[in-house]
Amino acid sequence: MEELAKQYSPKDVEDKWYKYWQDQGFFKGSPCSGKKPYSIVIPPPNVTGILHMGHALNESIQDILIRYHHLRGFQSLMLPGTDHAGIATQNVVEKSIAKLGLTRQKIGRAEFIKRVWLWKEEYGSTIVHQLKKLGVSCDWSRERFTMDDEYSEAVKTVFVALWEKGLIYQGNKVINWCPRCQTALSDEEAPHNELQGSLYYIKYPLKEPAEEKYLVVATTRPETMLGDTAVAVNPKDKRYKNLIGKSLVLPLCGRQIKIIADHSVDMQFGTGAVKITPAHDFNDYITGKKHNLEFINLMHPDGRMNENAGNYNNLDRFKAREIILHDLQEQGLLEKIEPHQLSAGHCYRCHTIIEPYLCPQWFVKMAPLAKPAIKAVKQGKIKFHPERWTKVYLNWMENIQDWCISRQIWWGHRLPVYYCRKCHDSQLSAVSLQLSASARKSFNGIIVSKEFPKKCPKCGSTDIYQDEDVLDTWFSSWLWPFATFYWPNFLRLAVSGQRPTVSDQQRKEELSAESKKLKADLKYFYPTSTLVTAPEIIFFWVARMIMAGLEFMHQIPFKDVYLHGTVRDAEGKKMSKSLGNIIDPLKIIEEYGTDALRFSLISITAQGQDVFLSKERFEQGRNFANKIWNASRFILLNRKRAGICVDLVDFAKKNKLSVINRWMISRFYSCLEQVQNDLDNFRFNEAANTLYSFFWHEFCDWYLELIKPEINDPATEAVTNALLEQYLRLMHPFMPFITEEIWQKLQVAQGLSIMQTDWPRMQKKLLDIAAENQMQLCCEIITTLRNMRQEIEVAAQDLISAKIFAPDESSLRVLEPFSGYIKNLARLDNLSIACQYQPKSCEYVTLLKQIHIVIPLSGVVDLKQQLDNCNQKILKLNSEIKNKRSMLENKDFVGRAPKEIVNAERGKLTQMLNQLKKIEAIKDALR
RNA sequence: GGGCGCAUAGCUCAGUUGGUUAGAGCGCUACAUUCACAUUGUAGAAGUCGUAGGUUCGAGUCCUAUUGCGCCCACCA
Repeated sequence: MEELAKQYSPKDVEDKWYKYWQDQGFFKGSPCSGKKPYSIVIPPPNVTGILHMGHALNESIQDILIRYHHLRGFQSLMLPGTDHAGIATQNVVEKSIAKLGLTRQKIGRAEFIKRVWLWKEEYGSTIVHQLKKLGVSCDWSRERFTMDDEYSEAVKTVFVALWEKGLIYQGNKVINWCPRCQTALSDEEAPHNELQGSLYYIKYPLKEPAEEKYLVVATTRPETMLGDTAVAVNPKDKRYKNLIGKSLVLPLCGRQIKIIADHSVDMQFGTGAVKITPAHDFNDYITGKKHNLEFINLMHPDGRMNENAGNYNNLDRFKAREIILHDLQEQGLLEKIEPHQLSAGHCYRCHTIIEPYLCPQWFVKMAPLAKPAIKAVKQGKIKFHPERWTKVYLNWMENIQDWCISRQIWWGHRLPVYYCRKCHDSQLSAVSLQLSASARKSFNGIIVSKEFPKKCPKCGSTDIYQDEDVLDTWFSSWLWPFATFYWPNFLRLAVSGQRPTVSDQQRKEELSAESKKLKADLKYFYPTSTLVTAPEIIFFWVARMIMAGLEFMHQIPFKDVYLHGTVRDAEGKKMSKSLGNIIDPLKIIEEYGTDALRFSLISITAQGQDVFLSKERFEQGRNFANKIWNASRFILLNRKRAGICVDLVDFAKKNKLSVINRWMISRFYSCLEQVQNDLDNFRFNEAANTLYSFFWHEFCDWYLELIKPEINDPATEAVTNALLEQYLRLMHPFMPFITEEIWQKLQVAQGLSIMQTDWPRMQKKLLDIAAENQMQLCCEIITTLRNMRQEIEVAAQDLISAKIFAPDESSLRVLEPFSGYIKNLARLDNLSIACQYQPKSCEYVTLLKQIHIVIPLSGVVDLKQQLDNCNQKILKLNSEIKNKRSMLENKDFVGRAPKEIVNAERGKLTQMLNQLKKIEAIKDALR
């Protein structure tokens, strides 16, 4: 028999098994007609990503689901891949070429993209390798990247389809602009954060001063005043009623602007007069449209003021603010400054304060897409877990805004938008870019097409160029659940492109066969089963996938969405590089092992609650792995032969099993039922904790200790081995490596892997409540005796005598078979079990339920302790009896509570009274 | 301004549909090392379940209000 080391060493087994599983193709998910599919597409991590605890938690949960369903007989598929992460990746590569003294502008678009691909080839697989360390059962042969050629086809197809449906339009609107990344962002990419700022009160002189010389406006961004084209007041505001329609002279630039009336102005805020800067504020844009105001763009794309800012040209927007304030002060036009809390959008990639910026961008009209997506969730076709996220989803969807999808960066899917220089550019002007639906009906030189158009459909010109912008990364991610299956063309371009040796005909046939296969693949695995992700990306990703799925596949993309919490540090802060509070999963794996990492993470993740993590947490997982290891070691060391993992159902039928074996088998199945139930309801931590306490506290602490003397009994040996083997299968989704390692050592079936077994089937017939109750009593007697030994200070190694008195003959018969177990675990050299206790002095007695447990004492003994115990118990019992009595005397309780409950309570009272009598008898004997 | 989450043992948290005496891990106290495991075992101490009302025969659990902490959404300049 192979020796097991005294301690479990994850390093020796993890890589070995992962390679084996992969080599054997166990992770491969191919359609299988006899099996139900269970599929998960993993949230593709950014190619620039490095593994953090969030990934570790996310992947662990998914892998548990996959391995669990795999064992339960589903054809499972965990599809991996990475996201090209437009802005993030571009930033990383820009930084790397900056070290060579280069900028992307210097090297040009083509060269830059080439470098990004090179970077991707070199570093893009880092995250993939790291994911493998987590033991995830991804089908790596299906790994996808959102910039794969085939994937790009899907993106283009979707763009064109939405365009043709009139759901994509180009518009000149105020959008979120990041002056550092120099691109537009969607609303979701510009989260608002609180800032401590100031509210500046600025005097705007009236053109024709009367009683009033000035109108004072309050603003948080004084630099934008140079772009003001009106000041608005509320028409109901008595203070300003007579000023409406009058003109003001804009300080510092002398331009004249009108005072207008608008109901949206809050009279309570500031002075009740609002400067209107339509090109640099979302509200003002709307007001500007409404009142037909002029739009003045004040800034260069990098956040410096432009020529429209006059003297402040070329100054950074914040520097300009300082100087403008200084100049206003000098001219006596700055009335006052108040501290003011405000919130401003920040770039989610570089955290720069975004600038509301007027420029032409491309948008998706979302409301029509949202409608069916709302319905699907309301009808329960897609369920969120925990359920509360449903509301968050619906609230966002019901107030959905159009999605700005164009980005002024280079890395990403280029818009499939082309312009005829002749037809388009001639009518180009900044303002006329606002294209209404009706305007688009007549051709304006814009060609939206998957392919580069050969000529302009109107004028036939070949002078055509492509739009410079690329699409928002999420415009590709939202197709992930089906684009990863080679939708819509079902062709693998990389494969079809080569193979010069085969004939055209042959290749055609091959391609059509492959395409058929890919189509079947999608049909089999889509809709996917469960999406596991973090709540932060409900809007970015989850909601949009639902919309895309319904729009393009006419089916939901997944049935269940499980949202897990955010991993935080012990203080509750988000883990981040800049805070330096990161716990690196790879270091944890190195130190404690992957199984420990997975188990610890799962066991502390209550349904969607955030996880507060400290390194010590992982000790629990490591210790548990070691416990499993050592219990197995014990079983393996003691067994006479390999391969004795019997079928429990069959074995129980053919053999009359002892109560202890029936008990443990019963406990196992009750554990199984619980775990299954928990997993089916996304209660991963409950499942983990059930498995933990069953194994450690029931199987090891009690069962193995109890059976030690009879370890070589053939029936016990068979049951023990079978239970361990089946337990390993339950444990496998949580701790894949150690369970495989031990399972192999058990030599259950030569040449097979634990991954090729089945999840044990529930056996209701093997649940044995009687055996459970009896064994529980046995254990309680042992615990009571151990406790009594400590109270009378018997040394741990000493053997003593004890007596047990049952209340009646039938309980006596139940207790008698336990004599050996009790003697052994309570360290007794002599135990008598009899009926009907008679109080005596000189003995230490404890009452357990109706059973007297007695340790005879010899010599001079201090009985004060025992007397104290008795008194304490009597006191407690009396108060409990009083409560129970008043409860049962309450007519409402007796009348309204269910009969079972009332009867149970009556029974309890009887027992308590009985108990009280007996304790008083013991006390009397002490005197 | 709207919405959500959390408050339970010294610490970190479980507690599914209201029904025995509210649980775990860590920590703490005492004891134990020729025993599968000291990454261990045995026993123990420790909680008026944030506060105030309400519903109910019965509330940690349901309702209302309130306090504190955290998060999300929203155009208050």
